[in-house]
Amino acid sequence: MPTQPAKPAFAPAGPASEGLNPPTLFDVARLANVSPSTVSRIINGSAKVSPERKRAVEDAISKLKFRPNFSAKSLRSSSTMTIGVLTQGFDSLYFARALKGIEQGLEGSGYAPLVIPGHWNPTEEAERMRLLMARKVDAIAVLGGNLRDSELMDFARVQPIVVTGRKIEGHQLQGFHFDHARGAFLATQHLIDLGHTSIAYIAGPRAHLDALDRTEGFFQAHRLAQLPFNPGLMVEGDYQETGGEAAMLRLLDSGIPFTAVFCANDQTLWGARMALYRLGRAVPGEFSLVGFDDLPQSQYMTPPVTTVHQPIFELGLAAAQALLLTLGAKLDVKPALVEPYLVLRETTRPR
Amino acid sequence: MPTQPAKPAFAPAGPASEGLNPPTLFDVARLANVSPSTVSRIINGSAKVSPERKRAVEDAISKLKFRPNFSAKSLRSSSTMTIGVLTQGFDSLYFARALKGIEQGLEGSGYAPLVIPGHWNPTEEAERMRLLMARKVDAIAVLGGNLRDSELMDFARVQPIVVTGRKIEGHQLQGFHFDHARGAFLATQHLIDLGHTSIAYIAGPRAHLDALDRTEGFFQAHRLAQLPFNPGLMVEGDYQETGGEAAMLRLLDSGIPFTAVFCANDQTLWGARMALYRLGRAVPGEFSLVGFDDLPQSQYMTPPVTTVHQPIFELGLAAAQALLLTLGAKLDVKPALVEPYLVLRETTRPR
DNA sequence: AAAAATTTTGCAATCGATACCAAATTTGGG
DNA sequence: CCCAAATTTGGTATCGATTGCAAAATTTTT
Repeated sequence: MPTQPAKPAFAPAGPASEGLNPPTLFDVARLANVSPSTVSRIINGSAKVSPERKRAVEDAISKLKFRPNFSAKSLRSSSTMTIGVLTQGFDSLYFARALKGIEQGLEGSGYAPLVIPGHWNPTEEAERMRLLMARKVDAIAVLGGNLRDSELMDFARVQPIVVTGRKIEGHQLQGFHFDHARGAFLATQHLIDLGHTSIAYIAGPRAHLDALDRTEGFFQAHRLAQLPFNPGLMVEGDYQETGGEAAMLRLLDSGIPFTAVFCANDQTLWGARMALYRLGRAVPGEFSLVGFDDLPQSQYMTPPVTTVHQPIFELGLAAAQALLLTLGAKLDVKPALVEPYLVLRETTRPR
Repeated sequence: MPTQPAKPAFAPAGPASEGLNPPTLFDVARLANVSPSTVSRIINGSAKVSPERKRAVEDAISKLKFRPNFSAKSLRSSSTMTIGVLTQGFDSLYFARALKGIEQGLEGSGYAPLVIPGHWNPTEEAERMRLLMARKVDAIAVLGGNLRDSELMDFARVQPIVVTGRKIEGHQLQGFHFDHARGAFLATQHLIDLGHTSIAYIAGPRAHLDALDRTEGFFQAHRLAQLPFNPGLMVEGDYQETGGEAAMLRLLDSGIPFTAVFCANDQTLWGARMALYRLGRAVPGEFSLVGFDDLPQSQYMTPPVTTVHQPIFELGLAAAQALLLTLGAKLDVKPALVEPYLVLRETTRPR
C-alpha cells in the first residue's frame, strides 16, 4: 500500500503556486490518492469506480484545472480528432460556403477541421494531402480540386476520404456529386424558352471537371431544342470576375450577334455584367444573363442574378456527416443531396 | 469521447506486403542496422553521422516510405506546429480575406492553421479558445471577436496570442489595430466635400468595438465641418445585407430628407443599395453611398462601390508573421500595417 | 463462517520520437 | 606505436495517457 505522503518539501515560489507546467494525470492521481488508471477511467467513463474516489478525483481535477494532454492522447489512441479539409483557396466564396457546411456538420462531434488550401494546383494538392496524412488526421474531405481519381483511391487506402464534386465510390472513398450538366441544361433551356436563339457561353477553365460538365449541359439543351450553335460564341473564362469581364469583351468584339449569355459561374457573370455596364449596355434589356452557383451575393447585385442554385453548403454538410458516420459516430441524420434548380431573378427576359 | 481501438486482428491482403501498420523509426533503424538515435539524428540533422550510415538510413526510409509520427513528435517536443485561429464565421467575406492573409503568412513555415469559428458569441469564443489551448496549438490568432481584453490577457499567459482589430499590448499579446475611426472620418468627409449636408448613417451592431469606432469617425467629420446632424438619420444595421436593406427602408420611412448615406460596412451598403433599386431610386443620382471594408465584390457591383479600404488581408498576414516571429522563426520581413484610404468609385457624386 | 463469484483498483507496458549520457570509434600528438 | 582528445554511435529514460492483466476488496453463495 504505497500511501504517498505526497508533497515535495519545497514549492516553486509563485503567486498562486499551482505548479509551473500544466498538471498531468499523474498529478491528479497523487492529489486524489489513487492510481493513474483510476483517474483515466473516471475521465473516460471506461469503467466503474467507487463514488468516494470519483469525488476525490473530480475535486482534484478541478482544483488543478487539469486538461488531458491532447498529443499524448493522440499518440496512444492514434486518433487526433481532426478532419483534414483540402480546399483550393480561402477567399473563394464557393469554398467558404462549403467550409461552413463542413463546420456545421462537425459541430458537437468533437472533431475539428484542419483546412489546407491546394491553390488549384494538382501537384500541390497531392503534396497537401500527404501533409494532412502525415499530421495523422482521422479522415479527409476534399472539396473539388484536380486530383486524379486514381490518386484519390490511393490515398483512400490509408484513411477515409470524401470528395465533393465528383462521382466516385470505393473502399473508404465516397463522392458527393452534384449534377452540373443538368444545372447547365436548366439554365440554357430557360434562355431558349425565353426565345433566345443566339446564346453565348463563357466557359470555365478547361482543366476543371465540373466546367466540362457544365459545357456538356449547355450543348445538351441546344441539341434538344435543335438549336444550332455558333462556336464563335463560346469563350473560356477562369471562373473569376476578371475572366468574365475579358470574355464578354471578346464576345462583343467578335461581331457575332447574340442576345443572351450563359456564364459558367456567378463570379464570371459578375465580371461580364461589369463589362456591359461599362459599355452602357442594358441587362436584361439588351442581354439576358444566367449564372451558376447561386452565391449569396448574386441576390444583391443590381439587377439580382438569375442563376442555377448549387447546394454548396449542403454538399459540405453531407460530406462531414458521411465522414462522421464512417468514423463510427452515431448520427440520426442521413447525408442527403439536393437537385440543381434554377433561381429566377432579374437578369433574364423574353427576347 | 471514447477512443476507437480500431485495429482489426486480420490483415487485409495487400499486394506488396510492407507491413500492416505504418513503419516507425525503429523499423527504419533495424533495416539500416543502426540505432534509433542515429535515425533521428539524420532526420533532424541534429548531429553529424558518417556518410555510409546516412545513405543506409535514407535508403531504409524511402524503402519503407517512413514518415515520422506527428503525435509522437508533438508529445515529445510539446509543439504541434499548429496555429489556432479564432474566426467568427467561415462564410463571411471579411474573415475569408483575413484567413487568406494568415494562410499566406504561414506559408512555408511548417505551421498549419487550425480554424475554429466563434459565431459572434463571447461565451462560445471563450470556449473555443480553451478548446484551441487544449489542443495544444503553439499560438493563437484571434480575428476580431468580442472577447474582453482581460480575458485575452489571461489566455496570453499560457501562450502567444495576436488579435486583429483592437489596440492591445502585453506579454505574449499583440494587437494589430486598424484605425476605423479615421476610415469613417475619411468616408464622411468625402461626402461633405461633395456638398452633402444631410448624411444618413447605417451603423454596425452596437456590440462591435469597431462599429463604435466607425461611428466616432462619422461624428468627428461632422464636428470638424461644423455640420449639424439629425439623430433621426442614424439607424443600426447588423453588418449584413439584410440589415442594410431594412435600415435603408427605415431611413426612407422616417421622412427626414437626406442625399447621402454612409454605411458601416460594404455588406450593409449592398443591402441598402438593393432597397433603393427596388424602389427605383437612383444611385448615385438621388443618393450617394459610401461603404467600408472594400470587399472584393464591391468593385463588381453596379455601380462600383466607393468605400474605405481596409487592409484585411494584410492584417491577417501581419498577424501570422508576428506569431512566427514570436515562435522563433526567422523572418526577413517585418509585419507592417497600412493606413485606411478611400477608394473612389461610382456610388457618390456632388450634390 | 468459509469458499466462490464479482467488482474495484493498481501495476507496468505501450504508443513513437527524442536527447542525455556513456560506450565505441576515429583522429592527432608526442 | 601508444595514449589522449575529439568525434560518432548506441542504450535507455522520457513525454502523458491508456489498458491488459493480476491483486485486492467486496459481495454473494452455500
